[in-house]
Amino acid sequence: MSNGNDRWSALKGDSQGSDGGRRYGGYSKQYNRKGYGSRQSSGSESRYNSWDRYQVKTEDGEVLRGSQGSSDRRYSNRVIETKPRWSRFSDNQKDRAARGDEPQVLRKDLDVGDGKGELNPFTGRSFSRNYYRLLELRKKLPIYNHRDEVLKIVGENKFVVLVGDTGSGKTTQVPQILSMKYGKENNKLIACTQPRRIAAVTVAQRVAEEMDVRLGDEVGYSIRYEDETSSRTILKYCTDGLLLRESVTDPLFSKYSMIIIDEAHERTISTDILMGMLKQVVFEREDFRLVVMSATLDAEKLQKYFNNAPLISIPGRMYPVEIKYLEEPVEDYLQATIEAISQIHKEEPAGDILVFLNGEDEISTAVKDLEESLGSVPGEGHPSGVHVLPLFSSLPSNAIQKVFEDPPKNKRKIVIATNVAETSITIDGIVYVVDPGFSKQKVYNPRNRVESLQVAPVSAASAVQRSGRAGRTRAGVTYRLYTEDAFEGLTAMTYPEILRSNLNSVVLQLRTLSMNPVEFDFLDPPPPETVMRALECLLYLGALDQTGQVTKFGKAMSVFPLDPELSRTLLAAPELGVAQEVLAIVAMVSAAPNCFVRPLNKAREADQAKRRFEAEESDHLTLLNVYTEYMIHNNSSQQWCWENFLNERALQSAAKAKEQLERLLEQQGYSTKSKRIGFDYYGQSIAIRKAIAQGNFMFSAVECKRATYLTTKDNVEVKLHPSSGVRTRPTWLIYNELVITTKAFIRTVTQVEGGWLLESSPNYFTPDHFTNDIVSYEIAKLTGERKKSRSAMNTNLRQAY
DNA sequence: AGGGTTTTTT
Repeated sequence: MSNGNDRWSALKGDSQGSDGGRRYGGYSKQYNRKGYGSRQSSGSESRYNSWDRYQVKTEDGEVLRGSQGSSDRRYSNRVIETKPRWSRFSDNQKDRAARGDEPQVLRKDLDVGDGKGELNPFTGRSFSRNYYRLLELRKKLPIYNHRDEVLKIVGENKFVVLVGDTGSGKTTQVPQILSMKYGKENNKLIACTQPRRIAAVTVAQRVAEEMDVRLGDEVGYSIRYEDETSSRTILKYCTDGLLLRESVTDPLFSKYSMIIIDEAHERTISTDILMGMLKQVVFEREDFRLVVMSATLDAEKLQKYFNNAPLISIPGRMYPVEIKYLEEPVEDYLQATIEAISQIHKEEPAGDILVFLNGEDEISTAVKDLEESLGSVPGEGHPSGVHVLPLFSSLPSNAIQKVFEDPPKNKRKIVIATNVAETSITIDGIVYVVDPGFSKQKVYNPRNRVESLQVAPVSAASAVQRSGRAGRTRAGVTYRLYTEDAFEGLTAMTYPEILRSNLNSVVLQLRTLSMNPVEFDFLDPPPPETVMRALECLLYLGALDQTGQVTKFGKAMSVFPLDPELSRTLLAAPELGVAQEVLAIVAMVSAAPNCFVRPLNKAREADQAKRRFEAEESDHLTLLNVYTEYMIHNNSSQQWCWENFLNERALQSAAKAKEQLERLLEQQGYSTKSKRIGFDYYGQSIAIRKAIAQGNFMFSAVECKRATYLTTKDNVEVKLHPSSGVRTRPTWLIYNELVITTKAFIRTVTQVEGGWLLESSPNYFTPDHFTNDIVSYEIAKLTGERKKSRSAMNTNLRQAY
């Protein structure tokens, strides 16, 4: 593809895919070097020696062998079988059959419908033409020839780890195969988790079609706000977060005979917690199995975690993707990106380009640059120039839609995207990927507990995922704008979310289930301070008592899909007579965090539009105003949102969240009606802000200098974020978020009275609790003032009598 | 007086 004269060095033997090239060279080396799940030759041998080995009979052995890297051989063409000591089975006929003690009856289950004229066992009708069409496609998936092995190994073990790369078919086929056999067992169903809502829905749709049943009957899905399942359902796709929530009411997951965790390598908090819980469930329930599916990377780590579970490895199937590295590193990746695109457009054959950049402004600049420089410059196979499109998640839906559409005739489509295009959004037809190797990542500083976003090199896993985007519909090329050495030096995996997040909500949930978060069996244990901080926070919120037991109030808090701070705010609202208002605010804060749109070229208009909603004493009230107005304009919402620079999708989800929260609040026996009688505007504003103070007193700040605040929790000197509409210059504030960009800013703030904070948590607000003199002084002033006023009252009383 | 938000999810 390249002429050899340019600065790309095609790496020999580094093409990938079904043609047998080594998959994304450098991986195994990376592992060993970093020691992440590394396999030291001495140690690993002895570990494997004690295991029985099981050779997979594969019809496509060529592909398997070809896809092996030198040190990866153990993984893909062999299944390691173990019989862990703890594995106990009810000795019924099915299990014996699965173990191979009895004649295999599995094939009959499996091949149901394979011959023409057979009836669909679920509907009793003959299979549709579409069924047979899809069946032909399914037969081409790498997983198809491994059906027996999947059934056999899963039949014999209660933990199984299954790894397979892109295109193996694992997400659609494995749950399907297993549900044919186990789907009706004891009237229980199978759940398969996905990290994203769209994935859960689209995969369920696809599998229902493949099984020739109606979506919501035998195959369904369940995500927040949407439940497409019924009593007939035997296979349910759902988000990992939703299944985790279910544990609150059903800690043993007794509805399910088997749970399949998919995309475990993404390591979302929910997946991590679920894996820990389900590991326990396997020990406690004889009739339960767990299958964990993942990309090949962390297989060994997962196996170890699940008591040396057997591993099934399925090769991926992709079109080959050639990887090109730079011979010399570049200084300016943005510049290099533009140059690379220009070169591809002019010299490489027809095909669309996907480019990964880091944020709205970088993307906008690049889009503009490219439109200007290449807009009508003819390139190979695209005589009319290029058609450049931005892609990031806060883009309005119609702009996102454009990315999937064909470009104008004879133009080359170039999509400039953030990491949405890495996993969430899949664009077919991409032939070239340009990857500068960076992304914006959330970084957590445990010292001052501040999160910030930083541009950092991606992990090798991300780089691989990005290149894979080029080989979906035909052979492609990835241009990595860094050297091969740099690739070798990348961290293998993205740091798991659970290690860089606050765990307040998780710890409350674990305590509600009487589990000890300190002893919880995490795949990667979070720093102990994180857990201690969570316990401490829950104590101050009144969710736990001094002994660490969940209080009645804490139990009520745990019911809401919210951070504990927000749950408490919500629970405080009915008594203050502002349930409706606080429901809306909490919904906005939790489900529509970025509802204000501010395009760079219309920043002024956007700010002006926002000003119309602003309340001078509280950004939270501003959010309430937005919500209220949105609901009034609900039937013309699209245009209204557009005119007011609001993100419609965000507001829609806030509206749904509010509905759900209202229902939950009602179920707890609270009145969700607001008391409007006796309130003037200020009375109402005060009541709402008091509710906010009750939950968020730990996110308080006090003025220490002119226009400068000090956070009470960690003594960080902060400024109000310029996007805040609060103009009253209050002494005390509640903030929703602390961000560090050019300075430390607090965002979404609300003026409160010190006294309200004191009332919210007298234990928290004692002068000696705080190390900073200014904070202590201000608090002493408050407690002093309170004493003074109390004694003043006494004097009044004395005088009265 | 003054400025940047990767991405998910209950």
